[in-house]
Formats: sequence, structure tokens, C-alpha cells
Amino acid sequence: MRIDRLQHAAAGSASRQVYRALRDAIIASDIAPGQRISENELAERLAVSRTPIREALIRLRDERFVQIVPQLGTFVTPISVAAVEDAQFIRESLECAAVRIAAVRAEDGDLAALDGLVQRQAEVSEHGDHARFAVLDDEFHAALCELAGRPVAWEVAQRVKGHLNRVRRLSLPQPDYLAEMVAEHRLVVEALRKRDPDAAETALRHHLRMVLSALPAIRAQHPDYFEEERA
Amino acid sequence: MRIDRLQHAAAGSASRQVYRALRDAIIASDIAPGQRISENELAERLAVSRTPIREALIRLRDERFVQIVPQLGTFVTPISVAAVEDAQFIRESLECAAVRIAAVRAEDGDLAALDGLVQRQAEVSEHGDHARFAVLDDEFHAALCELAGRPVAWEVAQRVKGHLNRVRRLSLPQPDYLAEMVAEHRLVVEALRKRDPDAAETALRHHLRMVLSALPAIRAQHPDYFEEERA
DNA sequence: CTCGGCCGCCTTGTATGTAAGTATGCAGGA
DNA sequence: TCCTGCATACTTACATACAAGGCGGCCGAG
Repeated sequence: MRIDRLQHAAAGSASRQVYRALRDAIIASDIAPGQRISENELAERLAVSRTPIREALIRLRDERFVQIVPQLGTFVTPISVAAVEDAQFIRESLECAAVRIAAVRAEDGDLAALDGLVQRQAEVSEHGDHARFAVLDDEFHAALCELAGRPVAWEVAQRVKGHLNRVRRLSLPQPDYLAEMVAEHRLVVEALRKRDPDAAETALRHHLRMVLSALPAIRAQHPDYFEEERA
Repeated sequence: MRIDRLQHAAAGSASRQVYRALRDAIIASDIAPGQRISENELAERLAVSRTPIREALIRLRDERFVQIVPQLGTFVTPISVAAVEDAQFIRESLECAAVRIAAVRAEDGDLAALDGLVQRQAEVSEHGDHARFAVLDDEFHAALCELAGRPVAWEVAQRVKGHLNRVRRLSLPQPDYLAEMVAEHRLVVEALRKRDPDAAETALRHHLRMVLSALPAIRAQHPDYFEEERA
């Protein structure tokens, strides 16, 4: 793992910075699944005391990114197929429920804003800029929840989305991946424009499931990152 | 508030015990919304140090039961209509999605188990035993999620359910409330028996919304427990 | 060679001390 | 009377010290 140097005072409290740094490192597999995280070592490396480290680890445990075993150690949770499917289920349930409401409440101005968002996605997808696309993708899904009047849906979805990103980062980048995503986003917006909740839900559900489709291949490629199947 | 004496070593670490005790106290309104929680005072009263108190408060902040303002204090969050609706939205989305799957996957043995559960609910409802009913009610909803193969759905639902219970505890106990709940549970099981996802979802959604129906009345009765409406 | 017991190191959990910042009450002047 | 400035007492955030327990290596006996 290569975590170093916290940002200066910006970005909130030390524990929050540690939390973000660790979470990003886990999702990016900079810290390998199963690896032990030493509170002492981290504290020394980040030049803070154990207290903010502990608080960050507690939050990560609540999100199931680490397992804390008393008097033994703290470990990055192996990627579990069940956990990924759980995350997918939660995200799908919440966002699909939200988009149904959005289909009813969306006004012309909202749709125009979504169009603009998708248009910008199309532009960055031309350049194959995955990082920038990811930001715009998050904005898109956040906008859907916002439109439904349930920003909390996106907050929760974003929480569990970390587990999905963790596996997605392991998959080989498909060449037309971004273009497909943009096309699917367009379908969702079109359904919203027709004020058709069923079509919007169907389109979004299909879109969300694209991520999972690569899961078996990823597991075959990185078997050591996964926990063994439970009987 | 009247929190005292943690249980002895059972029930896990001190911080977890503090967390549970505080959460229960907040949901039961033993600690009034808006009231300040002093780390020092709590530590003294519970006979533990400030560390486990802090860790418990952090978890409660993540669940939006308290607000921590640096260098100022920690406060029990006022009941907010928006937060209650958010919790309702999440629970409804997850459980309805789960019950649709359950309708497809349910086998005869599962249905029999649900029947038994509802039967026991009917018995305790006869005696007006709200506490025991609450336990069986939780078991029922947990069973639905388990049947769908998504126990995580219930875990998340249970988390946000605290916000719903907080307002429900404030409502006057309706005389036929428990009997109604049992009847609605029966409708859900019947829909499952017919393997009808749409009917199951409809029945469950109607059931879940019963709780919210009393919200305006509760707010009128305890205005000081609610935060002022946002413009 | 193998197995059993002991010892030391390392872990997390908890307790306590230090620092920095905010609200509050009071004193003093306009 | 009202407003301003300060001292004080409180808070959380962070740092450090201590305690309890598991794991592994070592050593000795069989």
C-alpha cells in the first residue's frame, strides 16, 4: 500500500481524512484484500495518533470494508461475491425506486439539465477519460435521486457503491464501455421525458446491472482477492 | 434522561454497549430531541472513560441520531419530517424489492414458518403485548428479506427503522393497531403463497405506510421534538 | 523427531492528559 | 440603558499511556 501525507488542514478533521484515504486505497486495491492494517504503523506513517485512525477504521468496519478482530488485528475484507451482490441489490432497489418518482416529478428544466450532463459525459467519453467520466456518472445518478426528492437514496447508494467500484477497478477496461454507458444514460433520460416510470426503471435497472456482468470473469482473474464461497 | 449501569461484560465491548444504550434511549425519547449529550457526564454516569463514549457517538452521528458540533457540543437530532420520510423511503424500497424476490423463491416450508410467525403475533396481539409484538414483527420482516436471499436488506432497513420507531413511540397506542398489523401480515403471506410478486409488493407497501400515516398528528402533538420546516 | 508448555511481542480496547475553540456572564464605558 | 471587550468555563478533537489477551517462537521432555 502507498498511503502517505495527509492533506493539510483542508478537508475536515484528521479522522475524516484518514477515513477517505483508507477507503480510496481499499477500493483501488492499493491495499490488498486480506491484508492486515496496523493502527500503529498507519498512525506513524500518516503522522497522527491512533485515535483518528481508530475512528476511521470503525467507520470502515460499519461499511464492511475492514474486519476488526479484537486482540488480533484489523484486516481488509476480501471481496465477497455475496457482498457485491448485496451492494448491487441495495443500489438497484433505491435508485430504481427513486427514478420512478423522478419520472413523475421531472420538469422540462430538470430534463434539460440531465441532457447537458449526458452531453458532457459523451464528450469526455470521446477522450476515454475514465476518471472524469466517473465523476459525471456519479453526478448523473445523484441528480436522479435529487429529482425524486430523495437525496438520501444517493447517499446510501454511494456508500455501498464502493463495493461495486472495488471489483470494477479490477476489470480490464472495455474499449466501448464509456460509450455504452452514455447511451444507456440517454435511454433513461428519454424514459423520463416520456414520464414513463416503468420504462425509466427498466432502463436504469439494465444500466446498473452492466457492472455486475463482469463479476465472474473478474473473480476468475483475481481469485486471491475473493473469499472462498460459503457452503 | 435515565441511562445507568451498563450490563456486565456480556454484549460485547463497552463502546458497543454505550452505543446500544444511547440509541435505545434516543429512540424511546428518554433523551429529548435537541438535548445536549455531554461526553464527560455520560462517561461518569456509565462508569467508563470518554473513549467508548466517543466511538458510540460517532456511530450515532453516522446514523443521524446525533449531531456533533466541534468545540460546542453533541446534540440529539430533532425529529425531522424529511428524515422520517427518508427512512421510510429506504425501508420501503428495500423491503418491497426483497418481497418480490421472496414471492418467487418461497417454498412451502418457508410459508409455513411465516404462518407460524403470524400466528404467534396474533396470540400476543390478543394480550396487547406491544413489546413482544415488536420483536415478532421484526422477525417477520427479517424473514421476508432472508427468504429473498438478501438479509442485508433487513440490516439496512433495521438501521433506518430507528427513525421510524422514534416517532411511533410518540403516537398514542391505537386499540386495534396490533390486530390490523397481523391482518396485513396475513395479506402479505397470502400473496406469497400465490407466488404473486405484484400483490406481495402492494400488500407490503400498504403495510409499511401505516406507520407514516400518524406523522402529522404526532408532529402537532409534540412540536418541540421536531425541527422547524425548512423553507 | 515430535509434541507440549511457557514466554515475549504484538494486537485492539480503554483510560487519561493536552490543546484549541466557542458560548456565556460580567465589568466598564458611551 | 445598551453595547463592547474580556475572562472563564465548557465543549470536542487529538495525543499518549496503560491494560488484557491472542499468536508464534523457543525450549525441554518423551
